[in-house]
Amino acid sequence: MANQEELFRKIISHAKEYGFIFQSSEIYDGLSAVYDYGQYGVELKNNIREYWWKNMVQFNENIVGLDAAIFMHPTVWKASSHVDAFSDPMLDNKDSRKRYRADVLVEDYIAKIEDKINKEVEKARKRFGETFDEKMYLETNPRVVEYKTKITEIKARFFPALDRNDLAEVKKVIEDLEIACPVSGTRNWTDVRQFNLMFATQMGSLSEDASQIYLRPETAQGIFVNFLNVMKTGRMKVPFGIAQTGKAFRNEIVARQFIFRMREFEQMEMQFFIKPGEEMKWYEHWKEKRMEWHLSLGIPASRYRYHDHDKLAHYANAACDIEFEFPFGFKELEGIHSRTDFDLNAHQQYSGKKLQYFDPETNESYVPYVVETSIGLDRTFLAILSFAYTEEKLDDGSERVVLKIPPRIAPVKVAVLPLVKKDGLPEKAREIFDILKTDFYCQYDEKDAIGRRYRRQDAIGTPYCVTIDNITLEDYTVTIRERDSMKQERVDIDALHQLVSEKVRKNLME
RNA sequence: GCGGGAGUAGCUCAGUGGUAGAGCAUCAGCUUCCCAAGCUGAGGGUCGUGGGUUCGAGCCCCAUUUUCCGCUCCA
Repeated sequence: MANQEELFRKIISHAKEYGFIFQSSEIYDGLSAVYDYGQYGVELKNNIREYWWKNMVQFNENIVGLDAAIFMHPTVWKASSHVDAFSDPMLDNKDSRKRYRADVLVEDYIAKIEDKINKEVEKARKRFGETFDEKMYLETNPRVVEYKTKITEIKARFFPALDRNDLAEVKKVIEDLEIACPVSGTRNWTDVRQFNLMFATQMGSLSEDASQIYLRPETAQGIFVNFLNVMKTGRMKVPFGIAQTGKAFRNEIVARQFIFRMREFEQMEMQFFIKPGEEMKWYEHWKEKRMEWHLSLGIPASRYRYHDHDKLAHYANAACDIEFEFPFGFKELEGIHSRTDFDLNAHQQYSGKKLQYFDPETNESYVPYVVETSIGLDRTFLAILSFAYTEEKLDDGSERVVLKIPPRIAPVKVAVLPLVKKDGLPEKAREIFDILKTDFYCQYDEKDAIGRRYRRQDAIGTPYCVTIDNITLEDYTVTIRERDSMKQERVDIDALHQLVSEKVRKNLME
């Protein structure tokens, strides 16, 4: 385990040192759990996204793409139940580590005062016997009046504060009332926080008439709200899918493990709309298909596993994860969920629009069921990076660090290297570079010894190095070096483009 | 969120109160016809940030921030 932690640290260092991932706003001390992709990171990320997209959209006639906006009507999140699920103001007692809802604490406190009033009434009833006038007593007894006034004051102060989301005032009320934790008995409270994972912002530039909207916490809802549009304009017939990639935002309470859990992250999702009753068939289908996609990247199957959910979310009737063995253990990479008709039904209710499919065979309309595949792009990036990072001891005793990224998704495809920086080799190399660069992301490098340049390319995972030497000038051939084996072969320059194309464009699913 | 550790060059780190360093990396040359650590030279740091103690702080104290580990939470 210590070795694995060590390895993970090395991967993080490597990712920074070679321009894959930087911490956000680093020169300002960074921003917690937010990361930027550097010059090679963005290439790898784009390539993974494109590889997913082609396999989902281009290779499946009944799946189409979508790019819904991050901003959506606030009611979308009411319908999806994201707003209400977890949005109470909460605070923790630092000593007992118990978490309470602020309104519950205050209401309990008010209940205690009411209790005291009742006790006074009971005492008085015993004392005055038959002649006791409860109504009169409640209005005139100084102690009772004091209690009642206090309750009124608390209510007048606390509930408006709750309504206008003034969390500082909410906390101040609790402090002023000297409310203690029932468990620890102390008044050592954290600040009151709104425990909602959604990032809120406002639309409209003047704050007075701006309305609160959210940055989407998942991309799926953008698909559901466009279900009707896509189905009608695309003449889609069930079963069909809508795929989308894009950013999503969650206020994670604990965000850790590098880019594994970030506050801003990217999802690649596909919602597959099906006839009710067929959900298990399609659930199994996508469960299998998605695993095939992962394995096509060439990472050993032993590093993946399914994890079936026992406890299901409110919207699902079957769910599993595809987990990957990261250096910090098996963790979720992708989720496959049978979401029933929960989302479309909810949107149908809230919007008042009929979100149904007319089946011409049965002459009936129904709300389709949905099977979702939802994969984290950043997590896939991390999975590939942690698989690819390799430290090797070579036969001559030296060491090298190489990223064994599948050529199809490697950031730089080809490095073009003149063996030495003279004798016309740089000029020749430039010619070859120009031939390749229109179709492949290439690098030209003439600095330092050839071996050092190979190692530099190994470190960023470039699968092929083309080297120009004296023989090139004579017979128009170059050597091409393969990253993992370090083997070289001599090929005609004329054949180079075709050769590279075969190697880096190969569809891995075949 | 709680507790503990850490933050010095792009990376890994040394520096126990008295003039900020090393290796690797980077850049400019030289050398080199195939796998880094040959040669010469150069650039790069308000020591995470802000306060304090002191004649003097990278070092001591406080706060803050980032990060790591453990616990907790995760609709």
